[in-house]
Amino acid sequence: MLSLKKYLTEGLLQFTILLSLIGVRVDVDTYLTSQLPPLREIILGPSSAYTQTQFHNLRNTLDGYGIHPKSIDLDNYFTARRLLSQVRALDRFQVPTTEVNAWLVHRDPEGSVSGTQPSSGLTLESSSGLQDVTGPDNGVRESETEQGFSEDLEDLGAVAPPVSGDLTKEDIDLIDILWRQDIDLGAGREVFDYSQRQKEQDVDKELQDGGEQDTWAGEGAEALARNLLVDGETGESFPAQFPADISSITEAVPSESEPPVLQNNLLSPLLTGTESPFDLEQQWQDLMSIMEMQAMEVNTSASEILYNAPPGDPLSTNYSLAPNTPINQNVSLHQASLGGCSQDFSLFSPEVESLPVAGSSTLLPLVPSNSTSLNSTFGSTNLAGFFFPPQLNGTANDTAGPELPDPLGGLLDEAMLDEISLMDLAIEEGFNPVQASQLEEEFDSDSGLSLDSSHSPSSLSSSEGSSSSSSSSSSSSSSASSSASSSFSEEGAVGYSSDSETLDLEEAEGAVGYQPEYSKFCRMSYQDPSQLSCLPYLEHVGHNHTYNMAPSALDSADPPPPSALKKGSKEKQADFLDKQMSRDEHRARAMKIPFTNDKIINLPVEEFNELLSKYQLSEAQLSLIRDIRRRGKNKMAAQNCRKRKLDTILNLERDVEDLQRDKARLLREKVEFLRSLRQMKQKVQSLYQEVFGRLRDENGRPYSPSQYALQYAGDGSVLLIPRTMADQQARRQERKPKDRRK
DNA sequence: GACGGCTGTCATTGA
DNA sequence: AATCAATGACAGCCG
Repeated sequence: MLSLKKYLTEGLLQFTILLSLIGVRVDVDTYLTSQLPPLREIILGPSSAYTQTQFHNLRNTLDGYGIHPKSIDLDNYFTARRLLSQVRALDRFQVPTTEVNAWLVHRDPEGSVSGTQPSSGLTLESSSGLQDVTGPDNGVRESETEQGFSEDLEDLGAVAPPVSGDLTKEDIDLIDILWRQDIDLGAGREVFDYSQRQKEQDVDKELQDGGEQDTWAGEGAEALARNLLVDGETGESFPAQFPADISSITEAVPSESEPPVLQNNLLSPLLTGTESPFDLEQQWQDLMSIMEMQAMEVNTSASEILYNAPPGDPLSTNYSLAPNTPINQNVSLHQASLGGCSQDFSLFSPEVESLPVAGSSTLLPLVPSNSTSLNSTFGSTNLAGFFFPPQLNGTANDTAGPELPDPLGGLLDEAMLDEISLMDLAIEEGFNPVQASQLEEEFDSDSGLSLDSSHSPSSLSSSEGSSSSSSSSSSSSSSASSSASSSFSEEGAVGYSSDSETLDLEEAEGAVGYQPEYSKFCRMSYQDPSQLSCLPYLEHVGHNHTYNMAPSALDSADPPPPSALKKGSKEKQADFLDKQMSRDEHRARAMKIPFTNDKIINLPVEEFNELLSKYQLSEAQLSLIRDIRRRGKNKMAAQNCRKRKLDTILNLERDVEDLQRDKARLLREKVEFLRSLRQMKQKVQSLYQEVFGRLRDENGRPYSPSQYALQYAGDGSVLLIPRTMADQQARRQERKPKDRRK
């Protein structure tokens, strides 16, 4: 238990120090007060401040998690904690909204918006670039859009300007490069798994404050005006590729009192092969996959997403999707007509074409023939409010028409963005332990933070061959050095012990032996140039503490100054050698101890006692011998201890570097996740737009997005409902999550 | 001579 | 109980 306590205590301390070094705030109290009573008890134990850190023991056993039986999974625990902290730390970057503006794309050179936005070249795609500059509330919209996007960027943690305290220049550069890069999103996205997305969404959720719901009311015109699509990667704007002419929609909006009817030919293909480079069915699959992946807890704070998500890049089809996602391709739109569609809409089942038209209902359920599939994907009832487009004003359609070859392109409205917010929120909810463990597994492999410092001795031992050769004097010491070196690397800190050295040394040394100790001392010194380069301060260490060394060792390892040799008198040389002797050696000589100090110190207990028994020694001699042995061992222990301290510092240094690398990597991943998410949103937007645009009433006219909206009901059906009703439900859905949070 | 760094030593603790 | 390793604290030495 004590070792466990020590491990935890010092491990937490080191961990905290590391995190603080890289700017991560750590609240230890939360750990102590968390649901870890054993941990707390261990850490706050009465003797924690006085316990020892068995670094050598840990070092010997931590490899492969083969640590003390009581300490099992401590590494996992710390790893998980560390990773979570890293991930959370990414969110703490504060990015001023005004700075975020630099990330927004302004698309139209003729637009007034572009003139007001800084041209940082950080071309984050944003719907703000698609604003209709003619809109009366354009300014408000712009700010909203940027606000919404800024949230993404804030939580991204990567867009902080250099003035932001938490972001290093390295981070800024990294993000800058990432944003500037024209990365192939398709290739990158496929590797993004659900857990990663959820992680990002979990982060996003913190930044969403549902206070924006009301702001988008009546702003549908701008949404409709967003008929340019922005490339998800480059930020380029281009006309949305939609097959039909949007201009007819505004003319054919049925009155709300008139029950809308969806014809069974609603499901005619929305897109032709040439006009739509992406498969609508595939997009539905994508959407459903996303929905299914998420434990959908949804609130309807959708407006920010509405403007967050730029019109999609329909060309981008490389999204990571659950391959096993059940896709319902048999969606029928009961009671609705889809005029003018000559071909089957492949998304929906042909069987719906035979469905009768029911014209008396104000709700136009788009019931999938396999409702369970939809249920599985859109699952919860709180989805209902997310496909309610906000009220649109019809003027937006006018602006949409010319720029979109697709007649439905102009219908890109807030409703789509509602869906996006739905996705957003659903994703946010789901950062579960599974993903945490996945993260742990992922980062465990390459994380530099570990209390196991075993790599340090091994790395040091690699340099010992050269270092020891320069300082060793005798063949015995050389062999001792090599043998000790191997034990040093293999045994970790325990390798500091010198039992293996003593056997050879016994024969080779005179009465004043400290050579094995000296060889160890050399090993423990950073005499390797590479080591010294890492420790420049050690290069200046020129102490001559060899007074306790054997003369033979001194001759070669540290020859006396030339002046002394010139004098050459035996007396002076004897004085010099005397000066090199340690106090204990002097004492031993004075007491006529019949064997070397080296033997006294390094012999195993049995041999030592045997040696003592061979001689008739006085009490004073015995006492001195014991003192010499004690001091000698303690001296080595002190050297080992100091060496360990130094190793610990160096390892911490390395760990900090590793953590910084991890941090940068996580930041990169976060950028990519957000980008992927944005593209998903765009996709959903496009899908909604296309499906809605294909709907026709009994007169063959399209429904007005300002009056109707698609809604996914709790039972999995898709309904076309009046927008007023949709708004009511949306508001209801807004309250539920808020109440729950209370 | 002050100072910082290194080293040895002592006392203590825990294994 | 003896032994040993580890470590904080202190002192001495050296540059």
